[in-house]
Amino acid sequence: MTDDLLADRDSWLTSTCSIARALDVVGNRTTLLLLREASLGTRRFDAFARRAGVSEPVAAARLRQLVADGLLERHPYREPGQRTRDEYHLTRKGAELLPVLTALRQWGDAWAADEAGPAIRLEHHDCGAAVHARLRCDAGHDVAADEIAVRPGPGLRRADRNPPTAP
Amino acid sequence: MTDDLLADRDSWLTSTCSIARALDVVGNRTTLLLLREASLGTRRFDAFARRAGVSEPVAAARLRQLVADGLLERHPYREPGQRTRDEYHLTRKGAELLPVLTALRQWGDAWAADEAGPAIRLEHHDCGAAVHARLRCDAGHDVAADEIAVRPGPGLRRADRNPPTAP
DNA sequence: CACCTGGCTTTTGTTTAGCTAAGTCAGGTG
DNA sequence: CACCTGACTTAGCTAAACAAAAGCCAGGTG
Repeated sequence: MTDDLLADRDSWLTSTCSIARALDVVGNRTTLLLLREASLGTRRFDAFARRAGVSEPVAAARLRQLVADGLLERHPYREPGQRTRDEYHLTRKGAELLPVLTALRQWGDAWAADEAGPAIRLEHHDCGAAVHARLRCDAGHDVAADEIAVRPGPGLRRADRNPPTAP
Repeated sequence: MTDDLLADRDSWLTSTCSIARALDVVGNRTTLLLLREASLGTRRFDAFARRAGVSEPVAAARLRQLVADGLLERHPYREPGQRTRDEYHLTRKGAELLPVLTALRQWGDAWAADEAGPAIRLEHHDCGAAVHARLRCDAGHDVAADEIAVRPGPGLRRADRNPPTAP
């Protein structure tokens, strides 16, 4: 019947997809590289540009956009004998992209690594064990790719592509 | 001392970063949207293009690249009374991007959602509980963003930017 | 008060990503 | 055998994403 939204994937609105909306914010390479730097503790403009390997104009534009989008905050600080500067640091909204960055790095380590192995290793501050991005269900089980079922959520709406009367 | 790689982030080679290498493969919007479709079960060319909301030329180019990169495989199939076609399906390499897609969707649900809530919900096939991307250490602890320490890995090499003698 | 440094902005140009519209081609159907 | 359909390709274009090089400005130092 027509309410079978899952079987009728064509009727889904692309605009409803959270992945697409996330990509509107972090959907380009340099943004993710700058967020990587922020997550590793980089704070200052020139360090962002140099470490992420992007040109200064691009770094300036992306950082401005990241602040506008609320992923980074600027706030002034002062080193002794230096003038006041602004540093950029992650907001909660930005920090919550860490699973995305970690999952990307993990995949890169597994499938696009150089011979020498991973360049950096994240470890749990408390116990020293390596940190990974994992899929897990709220009941606490580890979930493999083929153990996942897709269900419609409350935000799912159908595209209204067909007029009420037949042509 | 000069061996303090972690304190001297500038000396890290950007090219060594697995995130950057992962982004070389999946660093654009349409690629991720097509992989989203593949993970939701889309198999055929026109469905990929329509559901991901990308034009046919772009869909063709990206799908070809994804096959070349080993994230998708084409293989022929035949519906009764139809001619033989190729369908695209995820390889292991492609399927292991699921944590990336899930983390992106999760972030979008949390920070860029529309009012109605998430459009789709992943649940664990066995128990019906919602599936999320989580950071966890190998000792089994859930790890928050501020509980992570960064350590150099075996693949970390320094950029040789300074000549052996001072200027 | 001349100079330096960090943090940008401006300019110019190239590359990549994307679209629309139209065309091609193989194979199955009437 | 003419026609249709699915799966693309080709052609032509716009817009966004980058880079390199140079300039600008505020404030602190000598």
